[in-house]
Amino acid sequence: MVTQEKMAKILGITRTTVARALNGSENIRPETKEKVIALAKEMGYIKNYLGSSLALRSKKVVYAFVAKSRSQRYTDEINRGLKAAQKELKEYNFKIEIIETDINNPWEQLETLEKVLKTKDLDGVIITPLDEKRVLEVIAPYMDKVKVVSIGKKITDSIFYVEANYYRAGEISGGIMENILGENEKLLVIDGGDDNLSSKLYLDGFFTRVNTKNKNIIGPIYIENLSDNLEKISDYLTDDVKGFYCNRYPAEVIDYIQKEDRKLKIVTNGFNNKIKEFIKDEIITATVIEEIFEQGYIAGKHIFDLIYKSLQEKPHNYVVKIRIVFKENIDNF
Amino acid sequence: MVTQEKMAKILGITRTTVARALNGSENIRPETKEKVIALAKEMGYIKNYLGSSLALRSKKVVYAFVAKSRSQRYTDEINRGLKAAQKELKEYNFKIEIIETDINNPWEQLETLEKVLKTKDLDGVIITPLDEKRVLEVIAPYMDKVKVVSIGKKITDSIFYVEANYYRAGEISGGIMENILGENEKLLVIDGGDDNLSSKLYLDGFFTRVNTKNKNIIGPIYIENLSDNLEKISDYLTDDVKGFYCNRYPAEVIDYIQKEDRKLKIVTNGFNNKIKEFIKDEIITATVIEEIFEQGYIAGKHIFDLIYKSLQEKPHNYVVKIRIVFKENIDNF
DNA sequence: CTGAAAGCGCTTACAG
DNA sequence: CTGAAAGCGCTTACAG
Repeated sequence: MVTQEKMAKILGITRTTVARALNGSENIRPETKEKVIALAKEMGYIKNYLGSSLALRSKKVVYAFVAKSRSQRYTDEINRGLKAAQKELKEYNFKIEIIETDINNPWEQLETLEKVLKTKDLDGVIITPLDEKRVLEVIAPYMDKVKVVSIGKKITDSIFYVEANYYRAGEISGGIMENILGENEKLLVIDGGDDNLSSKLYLDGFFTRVNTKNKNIIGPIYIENLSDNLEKISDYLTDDVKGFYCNRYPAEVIDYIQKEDRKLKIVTNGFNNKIKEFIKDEIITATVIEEIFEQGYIAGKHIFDLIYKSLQEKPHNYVVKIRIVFKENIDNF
Repeated sequence: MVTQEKMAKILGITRTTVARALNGSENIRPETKEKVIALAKEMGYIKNYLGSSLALRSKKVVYAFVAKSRSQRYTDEINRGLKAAQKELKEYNFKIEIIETDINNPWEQLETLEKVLKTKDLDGVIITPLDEKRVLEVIAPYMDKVKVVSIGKKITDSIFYVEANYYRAGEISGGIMENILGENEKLLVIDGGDDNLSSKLYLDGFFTRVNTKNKNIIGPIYIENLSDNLEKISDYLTDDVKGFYCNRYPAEVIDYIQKEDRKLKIVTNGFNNKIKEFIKDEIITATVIEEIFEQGYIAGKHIFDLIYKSLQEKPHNYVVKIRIVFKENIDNF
């Protein structure tokens, strides 16, 4: 096992100096630092983070900037994942502070981010970037000190990000719809627009999938401000429509069409308590969702690795799992 | 934070003695030991396993007894999970040795287990018990030294086990079948018998689910030695049958009925490469499976906790997740 | 049966 | 800019 001690002996310096080189301390001659880092690479040194954390005098702190979405569940699940990671790693003096900002207000996020970077002593940032380019601008000057992980969107190639494949989730719900819909049964597809996160991709995936075979599709019908214009759906809900899909506000929309007392085959993307009830009541057949909890959890675990194990591997992304929910397995959600 | 040092001061003894009490050493007066343990409980002492592992001179070793099933995938996935846990924890001087024995030979497992317990220096046992009662008999004398976790079956209330809900998996596939089958379409259910693990529960769950509504079910038809008597299925495969389910040997069975060139709606439980191909080719609509990988992984992580964090919490069980696989998400498996 | 001491790999305040 | 030293919480060989 390569230790700092061993490398120190080889280089004829003290453990202290080796540690300083590895930890990005200021108080070290550049040449010395380079020598140490070169040797560490050559010998494949990996920092023993048990030793590190035990010796640590102060906590390592990560600030997580979570976009507060209209869907309370999204925020809750991300936070739950972050907290699970923190709990698992609390013995290492590792702390995640969660800061929520409005998903519809990229400026609020940028301002908060900048303020935190300026005023706080922090080791990492986890962020659901609302405006990737500006986030990068704000964060760039700090990136030698502060590790970064993004959730949902890529900031740049060199930053690890946790990805959710919304398009794929749409395809899967499309596949299920195709299977439960009888031949030649008519399918109505409503487009509630883009929420800058998932809804557009849901629709694209869904429609691409069902459109390959089914020649009986009405739509996608775009309805502006859908949640305020639910009654417009009725125009398209002719008697021969048997299947129904809507990429946005599914709970509200289905609540509305329920009033028409129609037996429709419905598949959705996304999840909340209302959808859960609809599935239990067999009004929705199935929904397809991303493991949101996992996004927070993976982000937390990964930034820990970045902070505690210097000489990081090359960054990559992690795609969270997709889950299919029918009535029979709904109790797990 | 409660440390051994603090407790030692309170009791007027040394850290060394406290450590001995906590680690189940022999060389300690019973009264001293009790005193220490009582205080530890009272103060809510939790061992800092970073310190422990760093100080550890020798590896902690766990032997995992994996039942080698006819389905290579089952064994592979359990092993992959165990190895993932080990890799994640290798910095702690933690090692899992995997021993495979034949699922059809409970005696081989018992003999191997006994031999390992007698001759090896080990800290834990993970086991898929084939004969729970005898496993308990063999292992009981060692249980103060050796931590135990079981996979798949419960050994006794006081031993943590990783559970797979096969019945539920059957219910889910039943639910899917019901949704994809048109009204009054006939469903044929074949019972391939019990494999002492999952197949009976799959069938029970599936049948209970479909039987609530569908009045057009043939079966379950029990066929002895199904894999050698595939042709018997043909007798029941009348022209009006539109749906098909079989709890055991699904790949072989579907391979066989494929020859009849019939378009059937098929849902399965379980997974292997053949089933994967069938789903890709739209011969099987969906399959429902347990996270087998997760079983090994959770077992490995949990026994680590038992070994490294003495004063364990009360044992309980963990139910692994169930996954639904359609064509659109098959690439994740 | 108990204690004093060394050591695991690391960080960091202190001194120079 | 560098080093000697203390210390994180624990285990364990050694001595008594």
